[in-house]
Amino acid sequence: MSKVKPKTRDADATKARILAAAKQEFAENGLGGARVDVIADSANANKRMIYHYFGNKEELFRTVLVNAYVDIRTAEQALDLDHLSPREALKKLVTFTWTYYLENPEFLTLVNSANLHKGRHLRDSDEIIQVSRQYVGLVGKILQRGMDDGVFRRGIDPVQLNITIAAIGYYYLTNRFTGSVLFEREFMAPERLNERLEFNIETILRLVGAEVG
Amino acid sequence: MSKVKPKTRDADATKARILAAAKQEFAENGLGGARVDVIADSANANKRMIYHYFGNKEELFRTVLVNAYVDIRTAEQALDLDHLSPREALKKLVTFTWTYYLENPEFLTLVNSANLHKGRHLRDSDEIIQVSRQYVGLVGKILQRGMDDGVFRRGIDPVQLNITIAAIGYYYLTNRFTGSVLFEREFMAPERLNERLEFNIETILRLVGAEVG
DNA sequence: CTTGTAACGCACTAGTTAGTTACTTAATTG
DNA sequence: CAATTAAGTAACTAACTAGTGCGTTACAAG
Repeated sequence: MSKVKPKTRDADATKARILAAAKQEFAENGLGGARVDVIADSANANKRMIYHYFGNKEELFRTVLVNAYVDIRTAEQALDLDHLSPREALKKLVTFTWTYYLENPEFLTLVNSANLHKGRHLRDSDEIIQVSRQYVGLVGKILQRGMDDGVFRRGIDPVQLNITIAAIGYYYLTNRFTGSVLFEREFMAPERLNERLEFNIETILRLVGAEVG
Repeated sequence: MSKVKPKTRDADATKARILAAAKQEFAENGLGGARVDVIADSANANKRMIYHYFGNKEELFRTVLVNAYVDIRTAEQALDLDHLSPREALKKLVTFTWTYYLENPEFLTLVNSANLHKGRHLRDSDEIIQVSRQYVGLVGKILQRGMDDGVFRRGIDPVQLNITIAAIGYYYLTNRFTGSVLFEREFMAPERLNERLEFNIETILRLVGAEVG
C-alpha cells in the first residue's frame, strides 16, 4: 500500500495518495469499519491533510465512490462497440463487465457500502447521472441495432438488460466467499471463472433472443 | 423494535429477543457499524446477557447469519414444487426468491456483510452445508424433470442456474438505492417491482430453453 | 531577502465502544 | 426450606476514534 512520499511538496500527489489509500481501506472494511488513521498512514500522509482536502470521512467516501463509478463508465465508453455486430457487441460488453469486476473487486464492496447507507453519498451528483446516461445509451444502441437487424427480439427494456448484465457477474463475485461455502465449489478457481463467464454470455444472448453458439 | 420484557425470567425468550434485535442492527449497520449497546437496549436486555449467551459480537453475528440462511432454505423446502410442471415450478421458485428478498431485506445486507468479512463466519458450519445441499437438489430435480419432459435443454448446471436465479433478484434489490440514482428510476415503485419480476421470470425461462409466454 | 500562502505535522480532546467485574434476584432441586 | 444454579443488572475500564488547535516548514512572488 504505502506509496513513496515525494521530497517536495505536491498537493495533487498527496490528494491522489489519500484517495488511493481511502479506496483500499473503504473497500476492505466498509465506510463504518474504515479507519481514518489507517488511511492517513498508508497514504504516507498526515491525518490533518485528509480533513484539509476532503472535509470529513463521509466526504472522502463520497469522492472515492464517485471516482469509482466514473472510472468504470469511462472504461466502458472506450470499448468501441459500434463497429461490432449487435451479438458480438453484447458478448464483449458482458465479458468486459465481468472482467472489470474481477480486476477491480473494490468496486463491488464500495457499491455495497454505498447501498448499506441507502445511497445517500450519490444523491445530487450530476457527474454520476451524466456518465450513467451514457452507459444506458450504449446498451440501448446495441439493442436497437439488433432489433433493426432482426437478430434480437423487440420490446426489451435497455435498463432491465443493463441491470441483468451487471447482476449475473456482480452477484457471483461479491458473494464469492459465502458462495464457495454454500455450493461447496471454489468460486475463484480459473476454470470456474471461465465457466461462469460462458454461462453469463449464454444467459444474455438467450434473453435477447439471439441464436446461441 | 423494543419487545416487551416478560415479568418472569425466561432465558429462551431473552435469547430470542437478543437475536431479533441483533438481526435488525446488523442488517442496518453491518457488522462493523452495529453497536452492542444498541442491540442490548432494543432487545430490552442487558449487555451482559449478550456476552453470557453468545460469547462476543462476532459469535452473535455468526448465529444471526446462520439463522437467516436456515430460514430462507426452510421456506424454500416448504414450496412443494414436485406436483407442478417443471416450467411452473421454475416460475414459482423465481417468484418466491424475489418475494423473499423483498419481504426480508435484512437477509441481503447480512449476506453482504458476511462477504465483506470474507465469509469467515460461515466456515465449518455443517448446518449451512446441509440446508444448501437440499436447495441445490431442489433446483436439480426441477431441471431433471424438465429435461426428461423435453421442455428444457440439456447440459444446464443446476448450481449456475441457482446462482443466476438469486443474482437477478438480489442485485436489483440490494443495489436499489444507487440503482435508483444511476438509472433515474424509482426501483421500489410497485409497478417497477412487478416489471422486474416478470423480466426475471422471462430471463430464467429463456435460459433453460423453455417456451416463453 | 522578505513576506504571504499553502502544505504539512504533532499532540490532544471529547466522545465511543467491546468487553468485564462484582453484585442482586429469581427459580430449581434435594 | 436451604442451598445451588441460573437470570439479570449497573457501573466501570482500557482501548480506540473522528476530528482539531496550533504551530512549523517549504515555496513562490515581489
